[in-house]
Amino acid sequence: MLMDPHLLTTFVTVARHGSFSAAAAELGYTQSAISQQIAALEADLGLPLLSRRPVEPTPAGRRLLEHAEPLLLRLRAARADVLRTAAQPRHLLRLAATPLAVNAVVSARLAEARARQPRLEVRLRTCRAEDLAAVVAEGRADLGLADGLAAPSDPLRLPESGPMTTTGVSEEDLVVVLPGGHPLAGRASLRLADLIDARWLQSPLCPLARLRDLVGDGFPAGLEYEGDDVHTVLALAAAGHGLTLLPASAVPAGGGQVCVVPVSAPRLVHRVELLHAALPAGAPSDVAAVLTG
Amino acid sequence: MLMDPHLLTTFVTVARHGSFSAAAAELGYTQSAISQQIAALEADLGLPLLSRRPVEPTPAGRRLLEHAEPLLLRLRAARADVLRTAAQPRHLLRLAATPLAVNAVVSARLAEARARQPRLEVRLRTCRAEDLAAVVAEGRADLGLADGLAAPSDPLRLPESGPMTTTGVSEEDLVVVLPGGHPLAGRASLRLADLIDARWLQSPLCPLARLRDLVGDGFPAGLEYEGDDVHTVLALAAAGHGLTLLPASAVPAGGGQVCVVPVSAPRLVHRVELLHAALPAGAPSDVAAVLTG
DNA sequence: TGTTCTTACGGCGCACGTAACCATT
DNA sequence: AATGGTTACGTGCGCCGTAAGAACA
Repeated sequence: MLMDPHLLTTFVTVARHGSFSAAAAELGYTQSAISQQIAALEADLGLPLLSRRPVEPTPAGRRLLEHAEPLLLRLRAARADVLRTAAQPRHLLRLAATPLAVNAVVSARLAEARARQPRLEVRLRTCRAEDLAAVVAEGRADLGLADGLAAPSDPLRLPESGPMTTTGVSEEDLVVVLPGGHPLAGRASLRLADLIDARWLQSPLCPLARLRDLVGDGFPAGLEYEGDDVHTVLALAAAGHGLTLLPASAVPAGGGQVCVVPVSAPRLVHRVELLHAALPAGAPSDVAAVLTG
Repeated sequence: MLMDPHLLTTFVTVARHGSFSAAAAELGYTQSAISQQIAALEADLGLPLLSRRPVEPTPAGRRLLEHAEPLLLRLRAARADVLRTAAQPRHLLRLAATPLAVNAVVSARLAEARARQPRLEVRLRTCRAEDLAAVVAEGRADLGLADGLAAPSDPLRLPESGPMTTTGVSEEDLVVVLPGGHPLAGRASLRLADLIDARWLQSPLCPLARLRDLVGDGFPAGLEYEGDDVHTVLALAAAGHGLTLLPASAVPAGGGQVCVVPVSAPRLVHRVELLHAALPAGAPSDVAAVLTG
């Protein structure tokens, strides 16, 4: 009658795995329990939510999934937020960042913060962009740094993440990374529209979906790289597996067999944003102030 | 561990009543059960949420309250949304509207919709502005019509209401309602800034809080009227209990002992917005199209 | 002393696990 | 036949109600 979050979690887990047994394993239940929980949820709503064999969400199930994930996130976020009100001041800052978010500006500001507060300890972990909001909302990190492509002064498009504030930290020019011998390698600048039919690298450092969002369809994926190592991406680009767009400072000057060309149009930047939920007292809030400049 | 919505509802109920016993009565539990539920929630979070005697939220409790209400609303809204995916087409339209939302434009458009769909049945109920979003989100009405003051072309400020879309329906000029013998009664137009020290009527038809939001502090309340009857408001205004701001069309032409004067500055309008969650098939979606013009 | 929240304790129901059952490949 | 979801059934834990207890007026 009230849609127990417990049941919702099992539901999303089953949907994600496409399997009752796999969900059971993940959640530490028996298959049977999972089956009963799903049945209970379906009985409660009076609708089938999953087709069996194969296990796939029905239209109603798909609708519920769209609600359930953010709902559960908000629930955990609320818990974390309430707990923060009672947290004592810390001098430990837990920072979560997407791979390219920690650039020169951020490092410098962080150094500044450490200079001001000698006792400050920083624990930095990298984190996939799609997880960052949840990590911060749930209090698993005090601050989050997200990077991504955006039009100048426009915000990034972060996944709906509940009550959280974002502040711009830095914006930087973008360059197209080309293999050394590429016909366009010598150019002073390039327009992305001229490259929509080229092969591109799909990687977390430069997600093509976002590029299509901003510029238009095209940008076919040549090779897909699931890691977040800049050197690997540069090596792949050098080997001609595809082009990629990176912040200028991420490419070592004069090194490697790649050639970088600034993007002239459309005006896009590599933007870094700071995410924070309500901040616990102590280091985190002070650092947030320094990071945003 | 997962913040059972069940416990959250009891918590908000207790907080609203400032009493365990009253909450127990409302929810159909014993005092004892309520006590145990609150204790369980406090144990789960490891924090006191309510001070006893008097029963009032602690800082942490206040924080939790801010989260709990919208969370529970979203939960019910999600349920309603999922159920709607399976709803069969209806020719019944359940419309919820704040008192002044059903104006000439809305009535005309509604008539147009009925002309196009002879089988259309409309069930209209009025609803307090602060409840409207919840009523629509939870599917207790198919469409909502909210009215309020706003700068021209600006949206109303509706309470955070989860996944819902709003569309402007109409905007209309505002008039100040003055008693017949008022010194300013003859004026061709008035500026609100000149009236911030006058006595005003506080009523759901013209909430002074919103006025202060838009124009600035002031607008002291003379008499507070909790009903939503225009004639009563006009009678109170005529008797000099205070000024009020209404859409021009709400005041009967030439009637009554009141005098109306258009507002010249700041530019404000009486705006009506249509609210809808995902629309069920059938009448509601068609009508929504007609209503938005 | 009255009101109101808390604690103790017993019972009932519910949710889970075991295991048998069935369906789909 | 094997894999994987469902159904049947027993058990234990959790949650609520009754009733007695404690705190504040």
